[in-house]
Amino acid sequence: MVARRQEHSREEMIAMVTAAAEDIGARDGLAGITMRRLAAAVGYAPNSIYHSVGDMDQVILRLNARTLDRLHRSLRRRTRPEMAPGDAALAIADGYMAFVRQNHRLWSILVDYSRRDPGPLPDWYDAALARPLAFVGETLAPLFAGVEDARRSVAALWAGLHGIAALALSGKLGLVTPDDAPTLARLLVSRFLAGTTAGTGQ
Amino acid sequence: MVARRQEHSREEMIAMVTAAAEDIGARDGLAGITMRRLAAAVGYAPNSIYHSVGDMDQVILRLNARTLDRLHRSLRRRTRPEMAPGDAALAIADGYMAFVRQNHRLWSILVDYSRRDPGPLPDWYDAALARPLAFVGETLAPLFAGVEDARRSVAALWAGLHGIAALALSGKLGLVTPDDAPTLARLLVSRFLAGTTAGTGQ
DNA sequence: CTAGTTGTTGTACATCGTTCAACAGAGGGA
DNA sequence: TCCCTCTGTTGAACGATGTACAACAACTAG
Repeated sequence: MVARRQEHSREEMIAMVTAAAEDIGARDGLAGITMRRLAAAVGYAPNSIYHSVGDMDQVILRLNARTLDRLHRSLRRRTRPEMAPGDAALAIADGYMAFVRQNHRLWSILVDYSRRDPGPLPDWYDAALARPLAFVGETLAPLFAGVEDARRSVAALWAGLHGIAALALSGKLGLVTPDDAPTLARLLVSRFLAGTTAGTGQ
Repeated sequence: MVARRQEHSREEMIAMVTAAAEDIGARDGLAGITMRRLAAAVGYAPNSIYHSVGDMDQVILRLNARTLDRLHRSLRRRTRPEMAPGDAALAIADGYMAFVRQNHRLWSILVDYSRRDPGPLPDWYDAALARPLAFVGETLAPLFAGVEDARRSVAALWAGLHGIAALALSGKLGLVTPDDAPTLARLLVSRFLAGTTAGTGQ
């Protein structure tokens, strides 16, 4: 039983492999995602994945783009257009931490995986990464004076949330404080924004 | 030529293997550190590393403890006892970013490596991790009202710096802002501390 | 009906962390 | 002195990984 030519299109193959990677990754983490296991999950030989999706870099990038989309939708669901920007910022912090807690294995894969090929990222991945960042930037923009300050501040806060989530997941936060990640995230955001409106911004 | 009994003591072997891991890791990153390469570097067979140091988890933990010690010394060198706590905080932020830039491969190993054995960390590793954290905590303590607030704030800032460094190293920061990591680190720390003294901290 | 293209596969290669069984040599008891 | 045990050391092997190669099956073009 060989060469079931075009039984699934290339797009179907990509979707199947990505879904299988999400299943396996959510259960067993990055180490559980292997070419042979993916191939068995979709009912093909490992080489067929190379033909339709590409190498391991491509598979994980597909999975990570999907995770970024889910994070984006999760953050949007937490905010309302009528919210004050400060409340929206706290809602985003809460949403980020909730997403990381509920999807900690997939989020770890998103953060931990380092590609073998150091070349530039595919366009569709750049787009998937820029989407949640743009959303946060637009939501928090009214809180800052100029465009430059907004960009800088959003980047600092985004990275800060990232760091809190990363240290919390690896358990390294418990050595500094007994507080949990959501508490620290709210503290970081609220203090930072208080420092902004206080006018000592230098 | 076999069984050069006790040519090097166990402590010497650990030091040699850790030094070799540091050399290789600083040049080729985590993927470059393999048991066979370490063994070749110290002039022994791979199995001897298992007997003296332990498995790969132990080797990387030794290396990471060493990196944490170097980070600790680097941060101490940047601060003076007569510094105002706010200036010391900025000096720590600068020192952290400088250390990450100068030792980016070793810092990536410290952050990225996930042990195969999910058991508790060795005591000597916990100690090496607690040392720089305690130093930062003691230095910044005067900036905050109570002990709890200090602990929370130090944890949030430490995690924030971690996040900025992590995103900067993986190149994911350039998609949000053209500013570099040290600028964002100073911004995060100064705004956070401004939010503290402004008294709007709730 | 034939030739070429393409999807699919089994097999193989290099490499990894780790384990096993055997060997070399030092130290202790008779 | 002899022997025995223990320990450091080793080559070889095991299972698993990502990936490449070459061959086979089936569809399409002429």
